[in-house]
Amino acid sequence: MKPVIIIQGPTAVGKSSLALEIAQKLNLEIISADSRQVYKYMDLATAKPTKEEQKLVKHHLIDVITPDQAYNAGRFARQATEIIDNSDLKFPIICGGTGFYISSFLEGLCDIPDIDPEVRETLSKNWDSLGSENMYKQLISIDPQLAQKVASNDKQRIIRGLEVYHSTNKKLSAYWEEQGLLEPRKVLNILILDQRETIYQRINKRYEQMVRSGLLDEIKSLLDMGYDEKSPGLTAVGYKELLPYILHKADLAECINLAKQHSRNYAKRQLTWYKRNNFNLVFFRKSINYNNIDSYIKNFMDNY
RNA sequence: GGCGGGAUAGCUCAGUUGGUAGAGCAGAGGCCUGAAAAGCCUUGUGUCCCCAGUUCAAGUCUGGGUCUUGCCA
Repeated sequence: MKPVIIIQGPTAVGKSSLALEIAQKLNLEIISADSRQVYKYMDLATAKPTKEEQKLVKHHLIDVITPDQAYNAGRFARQATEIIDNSDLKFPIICGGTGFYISSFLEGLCDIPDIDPEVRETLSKNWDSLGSENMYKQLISIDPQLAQKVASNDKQRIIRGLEVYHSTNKKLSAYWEEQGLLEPRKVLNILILDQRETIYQRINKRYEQMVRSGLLDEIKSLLDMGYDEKSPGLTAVGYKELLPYILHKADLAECINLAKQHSRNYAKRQLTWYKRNNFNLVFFRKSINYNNIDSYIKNFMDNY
């Protein structure tokens, strides 16, 4: 298992530019840990590195699927591991805001086979027709241990428990119990933070900039390609809020405000998530630059 | 100018036959084992526009004002 440098932080805090600078100076490659940058044709509101930036530094796990496809933490963990451990890369930088993906990569997930999306679709329809209570009762009778941990109206987790059982004939909680510990990987896990108010301001400004740069045209061309509001990719914050404007002529300013608001909500959830994780280094955005971080990185690299 | 709707939590609005208020969203905090930019939990005292009246009791009824909005001129 190769050692890995990881850069995390809430959205709009400046992760990507730092990763890019480090990667350029030390000749490293970047693996994006971002649940939305995996989508082709969605560049602006995912804050994807530009084509120019991607020429400067090799980026992985960007543009790997089309917006009608679903991605998940398991695929990320598998693909990231594949790239890191089965290639010539010596020190990759994982950089991204999807903390769950990074945890899944580091700690591993239980070994559950891929589940046919139709199973989930059927369960989702049942949820709508039978109601949450009945679905939760099903989960209690199938997998009581899991049911205890899941809220009685948590559609996603109840359906996940049911789909695992229906597809594999084995309880999700049983998979959890069998899960072994992954060999710990050597990491330099860096967190970048900033004051809440500053993060929020940066989110707002950045989104306005995205709209000015042609976000509406990007979304229109996605629609022209045949993707719609049901496409998994288009459920991304910054995209879904603008669809009503494009499709039904809702008020643009309101849609933009909503997109900003959802981005702020997202940043808050990220910050809460980071509290559960351990980091080797925590920097404030203002104080961070390559010069005061490179000694840590070089030291980390020299030791492996 | 005439006729009618509104005025209640930061915002959008509920409030039954009068008993001093409650949802969603926001905000704040939290959870998280393949949807994670997702999903979920906790957290709601606010001149119920103002003044007067009726009443034991008025957001709720009556009168007068103010503001707002729609239609007609």
